[in-house]
Amino acid sequence: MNSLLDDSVADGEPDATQLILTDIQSGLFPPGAWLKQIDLEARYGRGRNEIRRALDRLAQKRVVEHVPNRGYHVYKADGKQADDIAEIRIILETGIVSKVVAMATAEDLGNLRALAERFENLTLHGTVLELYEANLSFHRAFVQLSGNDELDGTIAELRQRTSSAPVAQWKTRARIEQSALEHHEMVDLLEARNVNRLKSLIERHIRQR
Amino acid sequence: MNSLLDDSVADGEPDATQLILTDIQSGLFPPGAWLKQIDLEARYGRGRNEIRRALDRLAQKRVVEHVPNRGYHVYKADGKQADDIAEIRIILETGIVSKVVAMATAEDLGNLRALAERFENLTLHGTVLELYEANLSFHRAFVQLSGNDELDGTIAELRQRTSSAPVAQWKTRARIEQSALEHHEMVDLLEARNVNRLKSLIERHIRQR
DNA sequence: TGATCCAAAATTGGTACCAATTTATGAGAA
DNA sequence: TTCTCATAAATTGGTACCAATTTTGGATCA
Repeated sequence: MNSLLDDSVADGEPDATQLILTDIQSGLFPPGAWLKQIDLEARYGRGRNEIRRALDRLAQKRVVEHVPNRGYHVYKADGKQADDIAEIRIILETGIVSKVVAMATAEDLGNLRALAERFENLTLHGTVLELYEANLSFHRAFVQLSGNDELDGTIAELRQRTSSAPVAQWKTRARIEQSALEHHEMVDLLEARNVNRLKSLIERHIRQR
Repeated sequence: MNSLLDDSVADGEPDATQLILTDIQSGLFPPGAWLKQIDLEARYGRGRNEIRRALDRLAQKRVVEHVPNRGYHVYKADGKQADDIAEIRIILETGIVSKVVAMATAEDLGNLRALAERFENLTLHGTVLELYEANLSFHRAFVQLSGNDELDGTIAELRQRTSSAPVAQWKTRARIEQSALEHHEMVDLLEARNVNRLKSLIERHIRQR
């Protein structure tokens, strides 16, 4: 299973960037919260330097926002921005559909099916973070079928910018279950090689959230 | 006119990240070159700290690569990576065509035409960097017609990762002139509201370089 | 009572220094 | 001469300290 950030390191000493990001994703640091360097130092047991570098990186990724002499706070994407980012994801993930349809082998379909099932299973008793990871894995696997190794990271970056608090996104069980269904439907349509219906499903799937 | 980086600051004290990036774009630091912190300090008159932060940012953007205890060197995108990134740009810039066609006003067309002409004029006596900027401006203006404010930055980031040395890209005058022609042709097709031909032109235009 | 202003505490952010690692240099042996 | 190894120089990268700015808390005055 892959981590949320593309620049992960050995598991012995995870990057502070990763740790902070995970805590943002999990909802521990809600949108708007100020991230005080001293607190982060204490929480992750890292030096001031590493914390500052991590915050700068997250600011570059627009996950947090930097206000000079005041610090860093979790970014709050407004409606327009969130929509724009979602649209970019739609363009990218629908743009590769024909390629994915052409390249997907039976084995690939099996893997995708397994990932869709994993998400479905977590629907019942999984934590928010587990659901987030499982959903990520499914979409990553899908994207990787395009054969474009750079696309994965690009989409991951986009997703990080919208879903500052994934908690807020799947708030109803109905939506989670709907997502699980759509994952399966995506595999079905991929199996059927139905490019157009797959595209419109993906668009709905991304936009709904 | 906008700068190369999305996080530009007041012109009085441009960010070191910007300065280093420009020097990479201009070809002063060719792909593979090691960027020694001491040299950068002296060249830009900045403290060690700012240089290190700038290098870290460029490493995050994958413009340079970091090798622990050895330093940072200008990233060399291999063929596959460059192709993958180009393909992402194609997906994005063709993906918005129908929207751009729908939204472009007569004034927008005039602006685009002016930018195409500026690039064309620089074909004769412009520097590489001027050409780069003019080309950027044209494509930015085109993308902005989509109404998606986030797309611009996303594409800019992608472009930065391929065109580590734009010098190497427009090496022949023939190619530069070809680009200038294609810019005009893009405006023509946009004026004619010809979505499909515009898409295939954009694909050729991005791929050729 | 409530607003304003001043002083103290807290926080950020930069500078300088030093340790760890790598690279360059040169002496000595085959 | 050429290869190998040891020593010195250079470079990176982290830690600690301190200055600048902001925030907090409380005293003074209307």
